[in-house]
Amino acid sequence: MCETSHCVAKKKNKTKAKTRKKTASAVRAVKLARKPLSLKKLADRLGFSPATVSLVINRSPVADTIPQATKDRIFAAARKYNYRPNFYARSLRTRRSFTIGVIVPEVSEGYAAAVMSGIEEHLLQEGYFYFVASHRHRADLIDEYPRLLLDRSVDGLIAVDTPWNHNLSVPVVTVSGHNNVRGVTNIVLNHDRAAELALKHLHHLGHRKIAFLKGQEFSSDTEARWTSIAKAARRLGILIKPKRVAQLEGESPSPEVGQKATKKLLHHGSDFTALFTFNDISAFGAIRALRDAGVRVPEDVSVVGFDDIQNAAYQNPGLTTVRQPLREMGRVAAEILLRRINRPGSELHDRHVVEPELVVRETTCRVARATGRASRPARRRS
Amino acid sequence: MCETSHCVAKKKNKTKAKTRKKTASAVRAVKLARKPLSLKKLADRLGFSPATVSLVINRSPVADTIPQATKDRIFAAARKYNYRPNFYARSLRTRRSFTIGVIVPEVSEGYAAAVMSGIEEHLLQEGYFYFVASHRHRADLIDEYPRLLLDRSVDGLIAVDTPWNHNLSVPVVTVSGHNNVRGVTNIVLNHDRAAELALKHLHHLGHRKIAFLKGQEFSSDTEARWTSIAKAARRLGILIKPKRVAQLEGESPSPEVGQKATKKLLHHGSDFTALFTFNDISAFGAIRALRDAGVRVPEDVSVVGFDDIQNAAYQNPGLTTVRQPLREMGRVAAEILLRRINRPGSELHDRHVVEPELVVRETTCRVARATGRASRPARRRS
DNA sequence: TAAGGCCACTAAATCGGATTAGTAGCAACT
DNA sequence: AGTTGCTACTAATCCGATTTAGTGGCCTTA
Repeated sequence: MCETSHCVAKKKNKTKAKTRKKTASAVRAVKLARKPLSLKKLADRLGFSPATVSLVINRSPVADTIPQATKDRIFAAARKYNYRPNFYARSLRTRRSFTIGVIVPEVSEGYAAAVMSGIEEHLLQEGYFYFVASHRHRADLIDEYPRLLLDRSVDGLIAVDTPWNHNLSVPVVTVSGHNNVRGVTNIVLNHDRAAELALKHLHHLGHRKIAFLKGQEFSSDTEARWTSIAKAARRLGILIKPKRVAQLEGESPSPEVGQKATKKLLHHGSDFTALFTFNDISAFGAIRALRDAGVRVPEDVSVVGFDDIQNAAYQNPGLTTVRQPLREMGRVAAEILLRRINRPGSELHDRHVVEPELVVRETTCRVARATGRASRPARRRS
Repeated sequence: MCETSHCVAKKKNKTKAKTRKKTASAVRAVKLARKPLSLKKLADRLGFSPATVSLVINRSPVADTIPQATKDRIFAAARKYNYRPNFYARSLRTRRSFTIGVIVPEVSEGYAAAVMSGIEEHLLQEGYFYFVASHRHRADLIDEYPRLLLDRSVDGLIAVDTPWNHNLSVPVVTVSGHNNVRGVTNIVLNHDRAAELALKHLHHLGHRKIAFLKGQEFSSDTEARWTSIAKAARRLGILIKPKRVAQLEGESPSPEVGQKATKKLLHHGSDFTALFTFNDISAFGAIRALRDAGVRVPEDVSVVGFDDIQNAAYQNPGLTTVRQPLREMGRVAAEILLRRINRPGSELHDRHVVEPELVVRETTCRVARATGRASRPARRRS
C-alpha cells in the first residue's frame, strides 16, 4: 500500500543486538519524528513537486514512467528524514481510514476478549487499527456508538454479541448476532449441533432430568440457543420441565448471576441430575451455588458449561463445556469485513457458521444409579 | 466542545418508548446520515458563510456577538440536516484527534482486560476513543506500535504492563511500568505493602516455609514485586530459599505456565507449606499442579494469588489473593493522561501509587501442626 | 518538416473544516 | 463632522495530503 506506513506485523524479526546503542538511537529517532515534516517540505528538499513525491511513495501506476534512480532518491530521502504521511490529511482525501469499530458488551470478560483477540490478529496484519466501544448493555449506548464510530469515519464495524438492527453505510459483520438485516454478515455458531453435543453427552451418561440456565434476554445468542436445545431435547426424548429452567438475570459479567439463578432452581425444589448452563461464567456460579447447597459436582449433579473460556480447564474440577471457537470467530469476522471493505462488489453471504466442540472434563459423570438424584443429598463439604 | 459530536455517556436515559416507530426512524436517520453534508453546504442552505456556522457550532468566543436568534437557526438546521463535522478535516486542522492508543501484552487475559475497562470508562465519558494494540511480548511489536500509533496522531498513549523506554512527543502514562523515562507517569501498585499483606497473612497462619512463583522476565512488575517480597520476608524473619523459588516461563497467558513452574518446584523436592504466586492465573495452574501431585490445598499447602481477577472468587476453593484495583488503575491512567493532554503546563508527577488489599478466601489456612508439611502427604484426590 | 508519441514531471483543484484578520453598517460621543 | 466603538458577519488562508489533467522537451516516423 504505502512504503512508510502500517503493515508491521509481517516482517517479524528485525530486532538485532543493539543493546548498547539502543538508547541513543531511540532518542535520535524520536528527535526526527518530533517535527514530522510534510510532503511539501520533503519535496522542496528534493527539488521535486509534492505530486511527484506522493505518486512515487504511494507506488501509483502513474509513477511507472519515472526512472528508478529518481524513485530511489525519493525513497532514500523519505527514510532519511523519517517522513510519515499525515494520517488525517490522507484519510480526508482518500476517504479511507484503515480503522474499524468493534462494539462489545464488555471488555473485561472472557467471551468478548477472546473474540477481540481474534479480530485483532487479522486486523493488525492488514494495517488496520480498531476502536473498541463497550456498551454494557445500555440501550442508549448501543444506539449511539454506531453513530459515533461512523462520525469517526470507520471503514467498517464488527458487533460482538450485541443486538443489531442498524443498516449503515459501511460494511458490518456481527459475531453471534442473530438478525436479518440486509447487508450484514453474521458469524454464528452451529447451535443445533452445540445443543446436540451437550445433551447427547448427558443422555449417554444416563441423565434425563436436566436443568437449564437460559441466557439473559439481552444476549443475542439466547433465543437461538434455546430453540436448538428444545429441538435436541425433543429428538432425544428429554423432557424440559419449566421448573427446571431458570433465566439469567442482571448485566454483571460475573459468575454471580449464574449462582443466583441456580439458587432459585434449588429453592423451587426442582430436581435434576444435570445442569446445562448458558456459558462458562454462569457455570462457575452454578457450581458454587450447588456446592453451597451441599450438592456435589459431578457426583450429584453434572454440569456442562458453554464457551470454553480461558480457564474453564483450570477450574476445580475442570469444567466440561461446549467450546465455541471464539478467537477464530473473531478472525473470520475481521477477514470477511476487510474483504467487504476492499472488494465492495464481491458476493455477500449473510451468515458464516462455525462448529462447536464438546470438551469433556470433570464436571460430568454417569448419573447415580437407581435414585436419579436425591433432592437433598448427603453433605460433603465441611 | 462541539454541539454535534462526542460526549454521549453523560446524558443517560433518552431512550423512551419509541417501540413502534423505532425501525422507521432508524431508517430515516440512516438515510440522512448517508450523505453527510458538509459545513459549506449547510452554510449555503442557511445563507451564511461557513465561517459563521463553524464559529457558532463550536461555541467559539468569537461568536459571542452573534444574536441568539441566529445561533438558534444554525443549531436547528444542523440538527435538521443531521450535520456531522468530518472528523478528519477537523483533526487535520486542530491537530487533535481525541484518540489515544493503549498498548497491552494481550487482550484476552484478565489483567489487561480489567485495566482496559477502567480506561474505557473514563475515556468515553470525555469523548475520546482508543486504539488497542497488543504485542504478545514480541519485541519488534513493542518497538513498532508506539510509532504506528503516533502515525495515527493519537493524542496520548497508555502502556499497560509493558516495558517502556521510549520518549515520545505525546503524553504517556504507563500502568505497572517501572521505569524512569522523563515525562512518563507511572501508575503503580504499592508492592511493598502488597508483599507485606501476603506474607504477614501467611506468617500469622504459622507458615515459615514459603515458596514463590516469580513473574516472567518480561513482565514489568516482576522485579519490583520481587524486591518488595525480599524486603518483607526479611522483616518477618522468613527465609527465602532459592529452592523454593521458581520463575514463570513462557508467554502464554494461560494457567499452564504456573502449573509448569509449580511442577518444577515439586520435582526438585522443595518442601513448603505455602505458595505465593505472581498472579491469579498462575495460582490456578499451581493449584492444579499441587492437586495432581496429591497435595491438598489449603490443608497441605496454602496458596496466595495476586490481582484478584474476575473469577478468582469463584474458583473452588475460592482463591485467597492480593487485590490490585485494576479497573481503578486504568481509570486513573486515563484521567491523568487526559489531564496532561489538555493542560500541558500542569505539574507532572512521575508516579501515582495505588494500594493493594488482601482478600482472604479459602486457599489459605493455618499450617498443619508439628510437621510443617510432609513432603509426600496423604492422597486425597481419587 | 510536420505530426505523433513518449518521458518525466508539475499545476492546481480538492477533501472539509478552523481561524484570523478584517469590513460594512450603524449608533454614540466629542 | 469626524472619530470611535460595537455588532454581525465574511474572505481568505491553512492543515497535509491525493489525483487529474496537462505540459515542455525530445525522439520517431511518414
